[in-house]
Amino acid sequence: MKLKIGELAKMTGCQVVTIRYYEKEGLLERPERTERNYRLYGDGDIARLRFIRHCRQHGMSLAEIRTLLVYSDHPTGSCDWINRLIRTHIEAVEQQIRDLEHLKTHLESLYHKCDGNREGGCGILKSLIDGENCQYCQARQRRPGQERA
Amino acid sequence: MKLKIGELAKMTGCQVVTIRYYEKEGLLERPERTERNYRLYGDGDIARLRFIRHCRQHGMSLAEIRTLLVYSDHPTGSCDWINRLIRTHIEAVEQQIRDLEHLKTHLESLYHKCDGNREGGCGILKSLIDGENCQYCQARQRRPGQERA
DNA sequence: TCTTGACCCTATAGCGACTATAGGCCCTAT
DNA sequence: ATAGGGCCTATAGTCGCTATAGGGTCAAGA
Repeated sequence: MKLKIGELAKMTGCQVVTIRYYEKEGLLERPERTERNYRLYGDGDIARLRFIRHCRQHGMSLAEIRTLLVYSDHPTGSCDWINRLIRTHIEAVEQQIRDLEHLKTHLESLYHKCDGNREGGCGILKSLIDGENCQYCQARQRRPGQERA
Repeated sequence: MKLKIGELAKMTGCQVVTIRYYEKEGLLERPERTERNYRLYGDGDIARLRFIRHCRQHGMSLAEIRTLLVYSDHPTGSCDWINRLIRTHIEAVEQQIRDLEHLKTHLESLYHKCDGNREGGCGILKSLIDGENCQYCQARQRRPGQERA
């Protein structure tokens, strides 16, 4: 049974535009077409898209997934590279959790700085202007990026 | 004492290009210029840039910071909005931590799936193809985005 | 005096992973 | 016959920077 793009989208929880985007990026092969030029997908495509989505859910970049797909399509003797990839991801995730925990304590101390009115100025704004003496902040000033929380 | 852009950058741990970008985005006012057209910054600018950087380190978007700056420039009687903003951020951060913890357990179970060789196929790849029965994954399939780990 | 290098300027394009918009064809139901 | 949904392509926009190109300014050293 062949699926149209909308059906594949529904099955995989992936948006239609995203599927087309993956095709453009070379992650999905160009599928069959109907005589009306509609894309038609088979079982292999479903599995491949699921693979891509699982990888994305595990925080892998499209570039990494591309390489994983090559390994998957042409198996070699060892999977050292794959092991390293997973290990690296685990470490990155751990670092992100630490950063977020720290950010959370900051935000909470900020939250307690407001007494509910602006007499004498809002404590939150004041703290944001003055900043706080914090190793974390100093460190983050030197390596910006990934600051979107 | 007036500062050139590079000096301001050094003081705040912000890159020169980023300062110019904030100006273009209307977060920083257009500063004085020397007769050679170099930007010159005063104390007010330093404080304002520090404010912006602190907010960014707390994960606020430039749009939110823009609004905060308006509040800061034109104080009103209440800071409900600011309180809600911080509260919302704390909740978002908590959600991200939960997501990442879950992701970490997934990655770890994945890591243990590889026995070091490819005889019969790599367990990691197999798991990625098949996915795992997991509420988390199902949920994420329905609300994508924020998947960059 | 010349040149080197660090700093400054503007304008524009690129990053990643989508998302949105415009403009148009196809198909079914009312 | 027309309205609504799904499909197509191509292009631009999102966010918060970052990089590149192409040029002017300025102080120190050979």
